[in-house]
Amino acid sequence: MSPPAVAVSVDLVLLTLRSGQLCVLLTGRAGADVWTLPGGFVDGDTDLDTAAARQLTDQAGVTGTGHLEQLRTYGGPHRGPRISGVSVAYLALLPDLLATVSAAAGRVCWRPVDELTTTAERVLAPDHQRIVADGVERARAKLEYTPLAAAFCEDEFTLADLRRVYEAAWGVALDPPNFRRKVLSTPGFVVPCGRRTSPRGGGRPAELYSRGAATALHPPLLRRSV
Amino acid sequence: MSPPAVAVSVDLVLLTLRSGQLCVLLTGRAGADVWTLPGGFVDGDTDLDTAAARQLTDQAGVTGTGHLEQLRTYGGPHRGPRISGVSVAYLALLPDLLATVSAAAGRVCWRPVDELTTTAERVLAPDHQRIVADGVERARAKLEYTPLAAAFCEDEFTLADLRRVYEAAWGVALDPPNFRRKVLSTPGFVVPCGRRTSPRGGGRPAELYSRGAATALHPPLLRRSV
DNA sequence: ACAAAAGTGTTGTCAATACACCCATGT
DNA sequence: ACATGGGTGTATTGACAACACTTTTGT
Repeated sequence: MSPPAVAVSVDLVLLTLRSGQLCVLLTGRAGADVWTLPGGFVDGDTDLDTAAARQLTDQAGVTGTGHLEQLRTYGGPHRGPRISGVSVAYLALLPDLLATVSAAAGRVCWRPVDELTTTAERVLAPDHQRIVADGVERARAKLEYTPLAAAFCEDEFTLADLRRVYEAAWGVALDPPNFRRKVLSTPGFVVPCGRRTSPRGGGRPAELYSRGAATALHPPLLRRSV
Repeated sequence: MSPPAVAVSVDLVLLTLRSGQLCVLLTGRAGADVWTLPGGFVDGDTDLDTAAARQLTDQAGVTGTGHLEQLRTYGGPHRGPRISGVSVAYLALLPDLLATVSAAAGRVCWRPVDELTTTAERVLAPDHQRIVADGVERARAKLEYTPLAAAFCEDEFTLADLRRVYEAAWGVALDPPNFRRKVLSTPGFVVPCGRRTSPRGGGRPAELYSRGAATALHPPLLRRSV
């Protein structure tokens, strides 16, 4: 008996920070009214991580570096009563710089994730809405115990930039001195560049840092509320 | 153009605690020399969680309650140069009681996970070995910030039982008084039954607890070493 | 030009808390 | 022998004050 043949797609949840808001990239097919996550079908002979990276450049038009990890796999007739198959979702965290790269094909737009989850307006198909929610929750959780917040920043960033990532993602205000102490006392989180920002709009120039080598934060940077 | 047809299987990493060691369930097909993870093919019309739960009872013979969650999806020609397809791995955490249930079909055995990862002997196919390693790592990590350690225990358990789960999974010794304080001060982790164990082999009878309603631990129970 | 004010980043202090380690007691 | 309760010193954290550096504003 041969195994059942299933259609497998890879879908991407691309998150970035735009003007202090966590945003997700949506693609709109020409003529259609509904927005979808970028993605496409894959065959069984390609590594999934490779396929996802390819979708990132082809479908979303992102070229530079960033974080990409598998999120979750959704199966069954989730996209509607007729359409079945398996969807392997990936989560990408990008700085705004990369996010501005134009898409290779079709229209794209960035939507604040709060809009999608709170509003009654249906911008996204229900299954894609759930995938986005899962991706956002994963990102929020991973900020606690990994240095992935730096993936939202440029290659060189200030501690205030990094702090604003946490504040936007968690929706809380963090004490700058305490945040600074915590980050600098966590080995491998950031490494100082030895330079400072050219002043942007007043205030003391901040020191510049780049991403460290750590893959996990010990101890973690816990959010107070659940 | 129609999407490529792919074979999709659901594979299970069943973990339990047997005599102080973290063990994984392997199945051996009759006649074959190699052990594999329990699993089977799925079609595109069934919810993956449902399919995994069915595999749990059919393939592994587990009937009672326990924890089951999706682990990760592996794609490409990972099982060998010829065999391709997508494998959706699930992670199950079970008490030893359920683990003793005989499999419905074929031979099964429990192997300590340390044996599989450290020994040079090849008990498992390389891809399945990686899936087990990922599952063990997920379990170890989740013990920190979720009450899932209780999933390894019976419905009623002592704090020493719970502590031994952490000690076996992490390979460290924990201070009983500190562990007790930490668990009891975490709301929703365990709820006291008001009874005590009948003394087993000397020593003061311990109080019995059952699983609480919490889904996450705040603050987490961190392991010291990385 | 100069001084004052406001904005931003950095350094320092202190109390509350959490934790590791150890001792004592009950069964 | 083991579970439980308590105590103490150290490390981490949260709240807040003080300082440093820059731009903007007012006279």
